[in-house]
Amino acid sequence: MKADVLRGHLDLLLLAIVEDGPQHGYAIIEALRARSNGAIDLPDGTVYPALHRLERAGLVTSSRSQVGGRPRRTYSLTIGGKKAVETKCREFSAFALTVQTIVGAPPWPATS
Amino acid sequence: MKADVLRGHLDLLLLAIVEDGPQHGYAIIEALRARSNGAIDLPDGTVYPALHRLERAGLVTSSRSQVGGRPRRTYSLTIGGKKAVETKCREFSAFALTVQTIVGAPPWPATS
DNA sequence: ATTGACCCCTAGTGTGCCTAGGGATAGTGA
DNA sequence: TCACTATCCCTAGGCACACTAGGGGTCAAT
Repeated sequence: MKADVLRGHLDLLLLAIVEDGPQHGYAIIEALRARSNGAIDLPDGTVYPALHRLERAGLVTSSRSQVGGRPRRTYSLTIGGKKAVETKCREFSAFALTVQTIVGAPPWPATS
Repeated sequence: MKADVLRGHLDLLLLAIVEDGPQHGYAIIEALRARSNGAIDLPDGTVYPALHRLERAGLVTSSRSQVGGRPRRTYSLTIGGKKAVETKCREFSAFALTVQTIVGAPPWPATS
C-alpha cells in the first residue's frame, strides 16, 4: 500500500474505527491492520498527528488516562465527526465508483 | 472532488483514458469530465505535468503534430504503460474494497 | 475587436503522509 | 540481571504531487 494512495482517505479510516467506540491511537493502528488483513499498516508517526488534526477540526475529542502505568489518550467521535464519517463515506463510494467506471472495469465484482 | 482524494490515483485515470487510444492532453481532460459526469474536472496545470511525468516514467510516449494551426502533443500507451494500468487497476480495486470493508459499508451495492 | 474554445507549458505553493528520531513503562526470556 | 519486545505517546523535517496562477499562441463566431 503506497503512501499517496491513502492521501485524503486517512481521516475516513481513522474516524471509521473510532466510530465503533472510543479508541486510543495504538489500538486504532492495530484495528486498521487487523481489519485490512495487514494491508493498512500505518506508522504511529502518521496516525498521531492525524488524530491531533481531527481533534483540532472538532471531529473527535480526547481524554487522557493512565492504564497500567502508561499514559493513554482515548479518542471519541463528536457529533460533527459522526456526520463527517457519513459524508466522507458517501464521497468515497462515489469516488471509487467513478474511477472504476473510467477504467472500464466493472465497478463491483460479479456476484455470479 | 477535493484535491487529495485524487492523490496517487491520477496516473491511473490518465493511463486509462490513453489506453482507449492515443489522446492529446486537452482531449484527456474532456474525456475524464465526460466519463465522470463532471465529477472529475482537472485543471490543465494538473494534467500536463502529470503527462510529462508519465512520459519520463516510460508509461506513455508522445509525438507532436500540427492540427488546424495549433500544435498538439499526442500521447500513446507503451507496453510498460499497459502493464501499469493493469497493476494500478488491481491495486485500486483492492484499496477500495479494503476501505469499504473498514468503514463497514457493503463493498458494492446490493444487486437487489 | 472581443470573446470563447482550443491547445500547450512552467514556477511556486500548500497539504499531508512519511521517515526518523525522542521518551517512558511493563513484561518476558536468557 | 540484562536485553528485548510490546505497549503507548509525541515532534521535526522532508518530499511527492495536485493545485493555483501565470504565460504563450491559433481559430471561429459575434
